[in-house]
Amino acid sequence: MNNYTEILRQHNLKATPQRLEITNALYTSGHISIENLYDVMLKKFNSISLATIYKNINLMLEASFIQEVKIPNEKSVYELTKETHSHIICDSCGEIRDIELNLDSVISNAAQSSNYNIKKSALILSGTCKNCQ
Amino acid sequence: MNNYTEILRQHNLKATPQRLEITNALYTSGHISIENLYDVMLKKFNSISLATIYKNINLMLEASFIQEVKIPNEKSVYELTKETHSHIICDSCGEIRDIELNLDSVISNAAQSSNYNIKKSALILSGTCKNCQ
DNA sequence: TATTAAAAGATAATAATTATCCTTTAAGTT
DNA sequence: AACTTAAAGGATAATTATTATCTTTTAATA
Repeated sequence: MNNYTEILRQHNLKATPQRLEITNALYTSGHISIENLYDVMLKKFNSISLATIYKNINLMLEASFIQEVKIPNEKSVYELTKETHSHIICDSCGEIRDIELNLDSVISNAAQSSNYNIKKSALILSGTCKNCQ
Repeated sequence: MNNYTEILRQHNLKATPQRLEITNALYTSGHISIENLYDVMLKKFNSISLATIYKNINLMLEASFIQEVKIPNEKSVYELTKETHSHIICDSCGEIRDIELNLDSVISNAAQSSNYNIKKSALILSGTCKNCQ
């Protein structure tokens, strides 16, 4: 039994073969767009419907099993929910990497100057990765 | 003469009445979505085409006269290009505010741990504004 | 194994965005 | 100030992205 079966169920999502494969694609790629996910899924399920992709992505988002990452000038990608982290994308090869950064002081500064009660942050950095430099 | 005429021209954009009004809407609102912009524009140009909105937004983006702001779980909004800044959005009333935050140390940490040559950052904070608390 | 609510697949419908084509106009030139 | 022309606007078709509908299949539980 795939170890994501239980986790899907914990999120009130039935562990269908399609969902396990979506999960696998997310896990393997780290970050994947709808169209890339559809391509990957077609290899395993030659008659999967695009509607199934959308429905599952939306249900998984609602269940907070996955997260959407909105990247400037790019299509959205999706990732399995994990510890809070930031993202860094290479403007040359397009690689998207997770990066753990401590934003505490930035957020406390922001809270002070804005009077907002800040709950979430989304930071996306971009530049050139080691390979592309 | 509206003071944005020259600035539009400096970006190789003809200063048409429609563009001046788009600019005015961006300036007045700070941040505006396509559909809200279309509504605002219709009040001044009762037969403006939605295609005109899209074409201009895209040309203005290419010319870096404006920027797109991608907000988690929200539609994109657009703003006039200005000094680098972050954004903070209220999850209750939806207010979007610019906020100047010093990300230097976060970025240098990120550069060090990722080996990326970082050029840009996009930080969006969310929470509850003073009024909504 | 039988039951059932939920999920998948096919596809229609809707929404968002872009392309096309013709008319109008901003901006430079005479 | 009229002339020229590339670019912009408007109308609308086409395309792309996303959601809804309906029927069949299946995961989960009894």
